[in-house]
Amino acid sequence: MGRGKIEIKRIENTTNRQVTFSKRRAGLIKKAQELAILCDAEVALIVFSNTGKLFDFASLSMPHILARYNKFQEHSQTSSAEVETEVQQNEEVNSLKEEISRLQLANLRLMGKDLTGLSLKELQQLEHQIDEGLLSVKCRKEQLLLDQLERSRIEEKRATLEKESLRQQVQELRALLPSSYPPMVHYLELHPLERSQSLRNHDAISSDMARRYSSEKQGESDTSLHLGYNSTRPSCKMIYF
Amino acid sequence: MGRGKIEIKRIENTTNRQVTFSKRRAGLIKKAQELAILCDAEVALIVFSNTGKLFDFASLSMPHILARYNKFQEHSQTSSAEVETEVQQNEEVNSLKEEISRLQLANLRLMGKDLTGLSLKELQQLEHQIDEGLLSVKCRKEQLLLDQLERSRIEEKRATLEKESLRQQVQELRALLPSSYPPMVHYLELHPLERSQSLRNHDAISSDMARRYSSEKQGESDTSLHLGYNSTRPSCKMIYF
DNA sequence: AACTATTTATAAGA
DNA sequence: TTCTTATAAATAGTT
Repeated sequence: MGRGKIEIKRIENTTNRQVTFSKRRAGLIKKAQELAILCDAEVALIVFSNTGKLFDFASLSMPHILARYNKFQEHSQTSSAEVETEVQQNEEVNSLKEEISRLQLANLRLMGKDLTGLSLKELQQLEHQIDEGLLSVKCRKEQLLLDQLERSRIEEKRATLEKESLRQQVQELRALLPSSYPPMVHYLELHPLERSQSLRNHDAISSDMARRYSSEKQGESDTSLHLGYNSTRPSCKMIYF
Repeated sequence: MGRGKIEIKRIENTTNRQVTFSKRRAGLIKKAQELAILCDAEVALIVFSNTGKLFDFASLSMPHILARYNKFQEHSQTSSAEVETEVQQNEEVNSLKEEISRLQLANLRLMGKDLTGLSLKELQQLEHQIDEGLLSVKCRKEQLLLDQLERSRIEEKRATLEKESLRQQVQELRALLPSSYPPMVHYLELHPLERSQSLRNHDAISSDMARRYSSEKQGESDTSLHLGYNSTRPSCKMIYF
């Protein structure tokens, strides 16, 4: 692999030998690394140059690999149980890695990536799956919103009732005082009305939804906002804003 | 260096991984040997396949090289190495399991399940993500369909041309024969026309799509079927049927 | 250190 | 598994 073919024998020219050593050492380490990654192997490489310098590579820690190597060489001591254990552990790790790969691919495809290689039929199934997921998420989101709305209405009602009760108390108390006492002051005259932060947030969400869904499935959905709960998730119907 | 370029990452297909392991292991050992000879170096290579098998190469004796290596490191690492190994393996398995859990949850959520505990904002983000995935899948599906259509049109055109050429040949040959020869028989008289299986399949797909998308985003999409390719995925525009 | 003409390794397919 | 072959990658010799 070069300008010319070379014989595999010691290179006599020192400079040339050192240059070749650098190049090939780098290539060898690269290939060792690739083998470890591609094939999920444990690789250790130790090289001493003829000048005595050390170069090494290990896919995991060098001590770990050397220990494993030594274990292998001690045939007499290696009980079959230990080997079995190790094989089992390896198998577990492998199956976990495969599971991860499967899940990663599934994830990517649910996000619309890495679709090459899927047939039309598979794409249709995937689309259907995603469609259902989308529906479910919209459903859940709406439930949250309805919960919040419900709570805020109950809150509001309670506030109204309390207010009424307080107003009545005030009037009853006033009746006990001389009529020259200054007249009742309304809250709104002291604090001009402004929209609260939380209400403005709610508006922003609504308009976002309007933008996203306004033109979707107009034929089959009810466009009004329903109150109350859709009791079970599976049968939850979507309501568009 | 093969029929195609490959990414350096774990090969998921087990068979493929083992084949590649065999080939590359052989290549690596050959190169280790060449380095040792060409550059007068001391080389040791240890490889464990992920099935637990050991392969090694040493330019001199392995013990000798390992001893020299250990001298360099000034450690007697083999003592604690076994403990270290076990701890590391445990950690690896745990982290793999955690990764699987993460991915499973992400998968479920992309499929609209297990949404409890997500805030409104998180739900909105999830919805957006799913929406994009859906778009991408539709996009890819359409590309497939357009590809198929294109191919079938080319096929049809070629067939027409061939037919024309054959018809002409027949006429030319007939001109060379006596006029008493029976007249030309048309294909259709022998084989009454019926729709082929593939055409019927295509119709089924189209009507399925019509059912799915007929009422969607009517305001913004072009309802006609476009020919030609949308070159890049990111800018790929959806066309609804 | 680059470059590049060649050799070598190897991915995919049979 | 092993063989083949088109292609990618490594590298020998050169600048």
